[in-house]
Amino acid sequence: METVLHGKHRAQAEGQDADPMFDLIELLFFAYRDFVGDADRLLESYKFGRAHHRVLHFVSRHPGLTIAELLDILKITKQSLSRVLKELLDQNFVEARSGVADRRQRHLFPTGKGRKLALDLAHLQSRRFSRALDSLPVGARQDAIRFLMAMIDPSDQEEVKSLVWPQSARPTP
Amino acid sequence: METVLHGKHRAQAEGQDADPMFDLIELLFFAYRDFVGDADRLLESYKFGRAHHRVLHFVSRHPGLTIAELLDILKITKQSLSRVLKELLDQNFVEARSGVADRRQRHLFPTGKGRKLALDLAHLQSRRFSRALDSLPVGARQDAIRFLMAMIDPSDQEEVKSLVWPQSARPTP
DNA sequence: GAAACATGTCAACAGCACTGACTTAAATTC
DNA sequence: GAATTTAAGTCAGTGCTGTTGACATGTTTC
Repeated sequence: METVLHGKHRAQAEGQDADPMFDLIELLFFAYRDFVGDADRLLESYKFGRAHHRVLHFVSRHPGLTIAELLDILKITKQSLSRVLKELLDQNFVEARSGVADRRQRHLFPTGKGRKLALDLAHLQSRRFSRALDSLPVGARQDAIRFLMAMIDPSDQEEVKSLVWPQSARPTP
Repeated sequence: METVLHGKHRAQAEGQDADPMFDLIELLFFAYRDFVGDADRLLESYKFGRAHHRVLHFVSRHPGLTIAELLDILKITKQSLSRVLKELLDQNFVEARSGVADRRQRHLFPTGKGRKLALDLAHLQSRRFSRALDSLPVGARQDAIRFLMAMIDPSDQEEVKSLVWPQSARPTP
């Protein structure tokens, strides 16, 4: 008679029908909801939504970004982008300049106003991370970074790395 | 002349305008996007959306839930719930039974079909967690659980705990 | 000069959230 | 027992964010 693995052990060995990790699934859901909720409240006072936030964030983080590069990061269609981008341009949170080398391209830059709002939003969300990490052991920040990175599609991880830590000093990714 | 803290050190001491944690902010954004993307693809084949997923998930996890309890977990309005719930009821993924003690209440239960879909979705998402955790040191699972819990509004953490680990054996939360 | 490319625009639609107003039936309170 | 509160359902309208598809404009490349 063969020795068989069964139940949880068999499942873990096969990686097939292991017990669902309900705890992680639900915690990520609730954590993300609170995380975006912070920004939502501030955005509301500007009559902006999450889409505006994302555009403003990545334009602030990567000034001079082209439309195509932004679309690639956000993974949305140009029609989706155009609505929110137009509002950000009209209300002077972002400005666009034609490319020098290629005049078809439009390079996006945050204005002073835009940079400030982007920073305010980032501070809000950073405060949540700070509070969380302060309640955890030393090293939790690195652990969190590694965990979140590992949750991203492996085929995208390199791209995300170069986006999150452009060029220089990557703090032990 | 006084000794002053400045730059990063001053910021961290005050917890005020510390450098924004762009890395964590962006990693959480990308990680969550991939995380929900897994389920989205499967849901699409049923013509369901994320709202259906959430309802089906919590009904499966807490069979017998009332409408009011579900609304409280999801933090949406009854009008929002009604549309997706109706579809889940019509297509026999969920069934509702009037309360015995209080006949105004409707208790929600997953059908066999509903339980299976909920489980398939949970497995998909668990596989992502598995893959991530396998690439990390032993203990990463507990670290992740603690990190995600700490990211939730402190005033909600107890409620989330009792939702995620009902009654019995809470694995060192 | 033709083809490919970057961007913009118009139109229609879907999903999922919201507010506000009103209904029904059952339970609770006085 | 009548009045009130409660649980749930419904109707109508709206906002934000995403989608597809088709087409226009100017620019660069071959």
